[in-house]
Amino acid sequence: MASSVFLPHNHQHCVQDALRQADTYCEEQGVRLTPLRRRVLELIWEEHKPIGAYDLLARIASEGFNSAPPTVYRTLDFFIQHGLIHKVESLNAYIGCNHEQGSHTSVFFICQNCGVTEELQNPAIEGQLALQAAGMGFQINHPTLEIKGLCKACRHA
Amino acid sequence: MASSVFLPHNHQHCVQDALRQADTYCEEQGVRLTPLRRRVLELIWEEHKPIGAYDLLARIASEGFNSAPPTVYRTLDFFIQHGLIHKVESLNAYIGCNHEQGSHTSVFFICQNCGVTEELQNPAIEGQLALQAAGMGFQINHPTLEIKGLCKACRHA
DNA sequence: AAAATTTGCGTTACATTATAACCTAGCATT
DNA sequence: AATGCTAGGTTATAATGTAACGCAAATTTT
Repeated sequence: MASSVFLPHNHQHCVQDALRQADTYCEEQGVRLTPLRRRVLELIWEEHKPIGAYDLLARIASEGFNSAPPTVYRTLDFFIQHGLIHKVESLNAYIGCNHEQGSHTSVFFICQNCGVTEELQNPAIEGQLALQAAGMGFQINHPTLEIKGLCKACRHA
Repeated sequence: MASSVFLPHNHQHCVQDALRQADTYCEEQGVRLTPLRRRVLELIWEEHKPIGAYDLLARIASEGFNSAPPTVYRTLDFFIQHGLIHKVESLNAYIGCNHEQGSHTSVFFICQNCGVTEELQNPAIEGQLALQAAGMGFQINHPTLEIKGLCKACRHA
């Protein structure tokens, strides 16, 4: 298990997997992956970098879709609600998720140099958070764990 | 060590401590805690809740200070730079910090019901993050750890 | 199939958060 | 006094996000 978005990889597979997963998920849930939604998801997955709502908007607008903000925000909301993307709060940007759907605790490692961002699940971190919360009587609903820094490649360059 | 901002406490002390710490820090560093800055910091510390830039702006404007956004954003930048406040990214809001100055890793527990937010340092969490990062060859520069949920009191109410 | 309902999205307008750029006044050092 | 530096005034605009209304296509109900 040496796979990481920070390493060279056949990115076609990422995109294809993501879209296939989304297809399956939407069919299971009885929700529609419309042309607009499909295209937005594809654009989000184009790189392993969070993309801003207005960047997305410009892209889809240039392809003939409607160019008003609600168009893209509605689509983003849809995907967030269904766990297919996440919002990266510290960047006001959005990134695809290929982990199990439903709520899960993820840590995002964001390279400040190249922008590449990896979502990881780490039970040890999750465990320590749960422990801390339990001690306070705090009920965790939604963790935001975003780590900015330098990926291996950028650190060595 | 049962102290927590989620529990009843003499809040005067929090504010006074924060301002005294800021005074000391600014003197040591040879930077100025001007009337505007002092007042902004005081307003930020008024409650243990993150406050928005424009909320702050309205408050200081009503007290005769200039009411244009740069006024408050410059002040916020100053405090962030000097580690006297933090930005809560997931709320676009700002909160006072009474931990050691200089960069430190904090976890913010944010009650979605009452808004009260506690900043904690947790070496175990920090350690697990460092471990994960080390394994990836990732250099951590700035962690954003914000946990939304319900504090003990709100959970029981 | 027709009617009713829901869903997706077009559209307009606006709200919220943040920054760029330029200028002035005061203070600090020489 | 002259110089440079810092704080902040001022104008304008950028970037991000939402409310509200309407219509048309898809889905469900009758």
